[in-house]
Amino acid sequence: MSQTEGAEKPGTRAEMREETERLILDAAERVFADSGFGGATMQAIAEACALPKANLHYYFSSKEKLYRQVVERIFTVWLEAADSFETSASPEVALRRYITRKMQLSREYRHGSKVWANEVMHGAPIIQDYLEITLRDWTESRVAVIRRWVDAGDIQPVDPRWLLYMIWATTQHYADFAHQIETLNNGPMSDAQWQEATGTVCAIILRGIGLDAGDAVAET
Amino acid sequence: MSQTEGAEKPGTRAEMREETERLILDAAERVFADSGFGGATMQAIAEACALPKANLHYYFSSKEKLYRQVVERIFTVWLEAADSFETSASPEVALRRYITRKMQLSREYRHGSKVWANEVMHGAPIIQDYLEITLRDWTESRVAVIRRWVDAGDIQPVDPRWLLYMIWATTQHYADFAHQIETLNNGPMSDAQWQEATGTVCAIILRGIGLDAGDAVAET
DNA sequence: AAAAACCTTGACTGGTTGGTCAGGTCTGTT
DNA sequence: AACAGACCTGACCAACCAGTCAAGGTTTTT
Repeated sequence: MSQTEGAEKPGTRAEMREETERLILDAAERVFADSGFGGATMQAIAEACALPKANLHYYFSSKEKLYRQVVERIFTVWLEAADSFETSASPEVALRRYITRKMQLSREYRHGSKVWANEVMHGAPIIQDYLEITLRDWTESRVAVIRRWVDAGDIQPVDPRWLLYMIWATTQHYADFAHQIETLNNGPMSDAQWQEATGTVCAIILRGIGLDAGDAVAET
Repeated sequence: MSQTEGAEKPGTRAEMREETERLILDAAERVFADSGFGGATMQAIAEACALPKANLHYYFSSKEKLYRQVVERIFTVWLEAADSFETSASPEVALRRYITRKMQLSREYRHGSKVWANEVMHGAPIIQDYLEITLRDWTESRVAVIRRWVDAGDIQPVDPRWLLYMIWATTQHYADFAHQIETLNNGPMSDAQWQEATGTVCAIILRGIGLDAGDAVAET
């Protein structure tokens, strides 16, 4: 996300504000992921970004507002990432790319995924509107694509929704249950393990819907 | 779980105690699932089971003790349910049974699954010992079974762990993300939908590891 | 029937939390 | 240099929380 950030020059007023807001959001994301909305305290977030608590309230009027921004930010990343889904021609390539990208995101945005999972698990009290509008639209368009594949006989007949849920579940599991996986793994997953897991997920799902999984596990 | 419970007769002292404890545990499970550990309040749990707050502290000395019991109870159900895994001869039957059972549990113990997910997602601060001992042992024994299948050429070569994670993720998703699914579904899943989803999950995973998924989707 | 053990509960408390605010500092402009 | 507006923060507060407790009720035992 951040590309050039070695020695932070002062920058303009607006730039500094943005930077501070991002600093707070990053800290908040970590704390919310670790403790949930109710368990997280503004004090903890303040300490996580080495700012006085009152300062957070200067940038974000309330805990709930701050939380909402964190969730919104993640949601945006999710959606953008998932765009690679539609740009591909064949089901094989589209699905393989989508799954691979989602596995990447699980690794890179572990905290974000957790916050999202938390929010949805608790009934999406804060971002229900996102579920009902943005996510619904997005889902419907992907469902239509998959349905076309089914109708054309490209893949085995499945209700597209069960397939999508399966992809979401499997990939996000590696972020949301990272702690469990790491406990069973005696430590964080290595690069090779990530690659192997990604390959296995791709292979099982592709083969599972009647596509040739091939041996191209290492392909990106 | 409870088989004879129409008109509750007074029962013995111990029976009544047990019943009250279960009442509290059920309420706590719901509230913890809805709000997380930090977000849940003893007052809310008390209201959910129509008991004065002080009463909860008579049966469970602290909020954390109560929470631990809730998590332990779910964990036990998980493990017992998963026993059907080893008692079957062929991979097809074993996996189909296991997945089907796990889908059932996602439907019946939605709250429990959420509490477990929450706990693990936050780094298992309270039940880390369970992860490190009980779950690890259980997992290793199942991994051994799957590895034998692979070695015998019964299924495609996969690291058993990625397969297990995939099954856990996919099935538990229907409990943990029930709210999201129901939003996209415009309401709770029907019996037929549950059956279809279960069939699809079975089919994709079985076919995905090189087994004949057959048309036996409706079989139990 | 009386004693003992167990259960129930309203009222209370010490500590913590989200949020406020007045007064201060820094930065750019005139 | 003087002014304005954005930024920062220590100290504070009302609300709320987990947990306590003493007093009263109920059941079982003696």
